[in-house]
Amino acid sequence: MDSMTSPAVQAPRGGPVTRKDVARYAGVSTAVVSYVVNGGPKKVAPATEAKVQDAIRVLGYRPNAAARALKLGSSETLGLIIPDNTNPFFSLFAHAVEDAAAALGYALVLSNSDGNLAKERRNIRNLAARQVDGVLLASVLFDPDLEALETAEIPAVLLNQEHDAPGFNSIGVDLAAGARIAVEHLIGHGHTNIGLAMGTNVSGSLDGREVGWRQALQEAGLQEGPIAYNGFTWPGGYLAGQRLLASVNRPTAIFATSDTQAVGLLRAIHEAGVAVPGDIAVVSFDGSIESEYSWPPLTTVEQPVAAMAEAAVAALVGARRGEKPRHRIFPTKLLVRQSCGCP
Amino acid sequence: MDSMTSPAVQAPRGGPVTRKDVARYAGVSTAVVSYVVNGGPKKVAPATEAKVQDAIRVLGYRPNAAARALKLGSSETLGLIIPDNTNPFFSLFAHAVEDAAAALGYALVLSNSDGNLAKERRNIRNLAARQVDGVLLASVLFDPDLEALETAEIPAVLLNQEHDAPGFNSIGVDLAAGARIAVEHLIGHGHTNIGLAMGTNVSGSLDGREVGWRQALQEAGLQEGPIAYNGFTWPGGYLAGQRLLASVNRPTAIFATSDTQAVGLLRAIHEAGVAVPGDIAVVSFDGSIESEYSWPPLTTVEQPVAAMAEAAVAALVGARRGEKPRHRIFPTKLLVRQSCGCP
DNA sequence: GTTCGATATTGACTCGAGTAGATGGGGGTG
DNA sequence: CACCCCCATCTACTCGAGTCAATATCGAAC
Repeated sequence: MDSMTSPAVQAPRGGPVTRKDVARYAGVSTAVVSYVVNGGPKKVAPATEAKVQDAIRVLGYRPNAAARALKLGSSETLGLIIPDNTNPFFSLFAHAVEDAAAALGYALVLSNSDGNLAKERRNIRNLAARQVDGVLLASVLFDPDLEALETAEIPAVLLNQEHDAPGFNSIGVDLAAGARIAVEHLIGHGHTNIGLAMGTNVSGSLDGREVGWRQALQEAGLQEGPIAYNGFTWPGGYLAGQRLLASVNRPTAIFATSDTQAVGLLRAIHEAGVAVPGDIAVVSFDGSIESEYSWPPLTTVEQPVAAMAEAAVAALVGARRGEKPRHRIFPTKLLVRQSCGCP
Repeated sequence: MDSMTSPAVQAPRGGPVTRKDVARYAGVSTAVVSYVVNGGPKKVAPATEAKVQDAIRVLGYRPNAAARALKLGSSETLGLIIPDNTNPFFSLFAHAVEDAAAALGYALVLSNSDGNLAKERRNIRNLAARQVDGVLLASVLFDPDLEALETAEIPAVLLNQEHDAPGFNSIGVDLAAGARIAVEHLIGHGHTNIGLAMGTNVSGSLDGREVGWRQALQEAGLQEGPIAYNGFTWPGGYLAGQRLLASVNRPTAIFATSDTQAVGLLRAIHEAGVAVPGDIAVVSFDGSIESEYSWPPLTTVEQPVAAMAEAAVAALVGARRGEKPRHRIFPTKLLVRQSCGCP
């Protein structure tokens, strides 16, 4: 940037600089400007290109994204709908999606549905109207309202869905398998009374994590420990902790279905003066950052968030090129720290 | 939604439905459709309006946002640039901004700069090219690179800036005052050796929180406790904790400049087998959710995030109506929990 | 029965950029 | 010297919606 020339040519006109201004300044037609900007479908002589580039720099021209989107029918934008970007797992996911999208030149519109189905629906419609090229939806329902997406005719990826929805991409982890390795690990520590802090969402359908917990116990020939159903959130885990501590057969180990719950759980356990993992061991699910800095650090089932985000974005971009919807399940991995009783 | 009619009229044509299709179906001109959709500048006869509404519903028409943006010169979109949406304070802020923007009909484009100045700059340019109506920038620098914003001629709000940048809105809290009430509270508990876990960022300039810590000690006639400079992050706080524990004059209280640091700090303290608040009291800064569910729950200086987000969005929307840039400082509030020694 | 007026509707132009098809100019070959 | 071809460039139409100026259309009043 030549700081001597810029003040002189700064704002030679009122409004923003358009292709026309650049063309006039460079003494060429508007088409040539487009060709230069896009490495367009036609070639431009080097000398002309230089003139145009110069004009662009001097005038500070930026192509109007709205006009571009109108003509091309693509806004180079993806939409992400999650229950709450404040939840560490979703914030992790949002960051990964943003990275993946940015790498492909797409911007990311964020919207929270706050566990509210009406708001989720409104967000879908809103994104549809904004001509986003694709939507990533982590629905508040296990069985989301797909009608809005269908009528919008926008490529979509359903996140953390277990059953495939025909016509839609979906991406998730094997929740049952993940829960199983968590519970099996606790069983390996010798626990025989393992409770469950189960998150709930709007729909009542069965979560794979509950299935996995049950399977692991059954295969080991153990009885089911107590269950507390509460939200996937901090207060949900806190309440679950209080309830499980008060249950008649207080468990010696608890599997929590999210890190966030586990952190709330830990607070309840500490408050009661009970030792972790000495008196009660804890294993959780997600592998978000907060699991690493809680006390004690949480043993947790890690989801491959970055890979999932990349796959989701790739699916959306691919959909615009006519690729077929796919259903992908990613594997989880046990991240052993100390809350389970390991040293 | 009449489920009987929708399958029959579904997708009567290939591409998406445009205003023209609606006009044809309703037997009116395209102008009338616009008037109906927008409660337009001209009135429409009730009977006609009904016909149009019907056509809209039947065809599933959604106005094309790109075309609208082109004509109106506004994309009804704001951009948010933060270092890392995974950090609980920023995630809280992002959520609040999203809410405030949505309430005014604006969408939010999220981009992370990951503490990387080059990336921050790239994000600014990117958002500028996308014709966002305004940018909220939480810069990695105390003194951000404003040139990109200036040449983009986009209304902007600088977040957490202390000194005004002429020509820009800015919004922040009184960091020094906040730090002072935190440290004064610790002094009130009888502490005389109060350490500081200070976050650092790219620029080297002095942070108000450090100033406030120093002021409070000075006013009380106390000597400065040890300082650990590390990132505003979890590992930063963890390292700071280890260093402060090992310092020759180990403090009996620590002020951490973010909740995230405090959580890392707590882990280090717990690992060393030191009691909080018994042996070492902790007060932190931000008031994000994680402060409530750590162990023990953190006494923290709360920032009025929702109010700040609303003010920031209002400033951007106002800027499009010709309002002048303002510099606003919000007050903080001490949120007393248990890490400070209160019951 | 004509004219005025109010109201409802329409045609046509605009926003800024992409690009096909038309047009020009320069060099090489016969 | 005439011809052709190729490459560089321009003209002009397009995307979908907002909106003003120019019409219909109808009823009421004289």
